[in-house]
Amino acid sequence: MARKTGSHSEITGPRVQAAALRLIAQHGFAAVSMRQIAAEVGVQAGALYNYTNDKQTLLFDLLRTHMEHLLNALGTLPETGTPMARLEAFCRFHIAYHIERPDEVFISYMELRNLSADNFAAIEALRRRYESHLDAILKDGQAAGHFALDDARVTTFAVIAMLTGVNTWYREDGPLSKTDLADLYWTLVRRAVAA
Amino acid sequence: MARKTGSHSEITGPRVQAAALRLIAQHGFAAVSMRQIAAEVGVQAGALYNYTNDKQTLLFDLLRTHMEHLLNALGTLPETGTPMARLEAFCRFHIAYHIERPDEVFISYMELRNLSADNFAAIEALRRRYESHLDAILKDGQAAGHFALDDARVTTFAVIAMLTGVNTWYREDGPLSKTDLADLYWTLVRRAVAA
DNA sequence: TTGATAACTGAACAGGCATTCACTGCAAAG
DNA sequence: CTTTGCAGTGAATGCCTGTTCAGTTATCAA
Repeated sequence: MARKTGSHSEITGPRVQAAALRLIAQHGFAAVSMRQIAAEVGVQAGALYNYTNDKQTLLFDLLRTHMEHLLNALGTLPETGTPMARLEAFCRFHIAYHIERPDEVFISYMELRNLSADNFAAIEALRRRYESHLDAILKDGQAAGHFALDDARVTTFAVIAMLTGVNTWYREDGPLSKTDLADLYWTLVRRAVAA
Repeated sequence: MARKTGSHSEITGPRVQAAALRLIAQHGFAAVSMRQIAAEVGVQAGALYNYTNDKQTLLFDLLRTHMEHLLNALGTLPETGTPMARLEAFCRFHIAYHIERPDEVFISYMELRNLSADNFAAIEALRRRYESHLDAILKDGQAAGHFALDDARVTTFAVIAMLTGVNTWYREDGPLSKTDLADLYWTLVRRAVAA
């Protein structure tokens, strides 16, 4: 039988992911070498191939894992309530989730172009699933007369871009608490869409 | 005296910039080699060094040129009129300018981390000058009672993120004209800030 | 204690990298 | 028609790249 206790692979595997995530977010996928990632983990470059088929797959797994976790977390939001309440919940969720994972969010936007065609399509499909959640809320609210939207699809893009933009400037040690932050953005979204 | 007519440098120089811009936008700064850029122009790699000190400077010049052109164009907007009119002019300008220059906008966000510390600071200063223009409009409108803002600085970030986000999805051959686009976003901004 | 094997090393492979530079060809100035 | 010097070549420099793999180590099951 294989070893169980004392097996390093269950420790090293996540450490490879974490090192790759941090370094790629900081320097970019193409600028980071397998040797750099290995050094961060404390192994030789060859050892990384126990945990990934190749560099491309390592990137893809980071993005896929992030999108899957995001969708899982989204799934825990209540599907009931008024469209206005669901929109507020979505906005607060989006900001809270993204602000805690700046590296994942960053590379999920920045490194799409470094994915192979197949891998890109897979990530894009997950992203569309996420966006369609907001789209559905907006269309429900529109139909119920709570929202006044000229174009729900464009509003979806606009709201997501606005909310995700938080990551480019928010600093934990700045003057605003995370609650302040969510309140400010929610006010902007509410007024932009309210009938 | 040096040659004037027939000199190639006035042709090749801009072609180097254009090739670098296109390739970096498509593949990323670190993923593009000087040989690739040279091949796109139709020269050997060594010839590029007649037009740039090194690869880093080539990137910096692309970003600096973009930001300077952006600020120059911004400077042609009228400074008079109500804050509401000036905000509308800014929003329409921002969308129109950015939608026409997807490559420049893309690398200005994506490749900041590949700049040296000094170069990064220079680009950031230009970006802050641009943002401060919107910030001033919002504060004027707030003071005059036309806008109801909880935090002008955050609203600046939110509006710019929202407007710039257009570039991630808008396609020239899609169902929306550029006028439709500007109208839709302006409605969202107006309602988000209006008193 | 022995045998199995997961985890890892370290060297090797073939190729690409940015940058430099002696040199060439050529167009224009005088 | 000679001189000037710009624009570009192509080879060379030293280094880094992703990936593979035979061999080593350490820990477990039996």
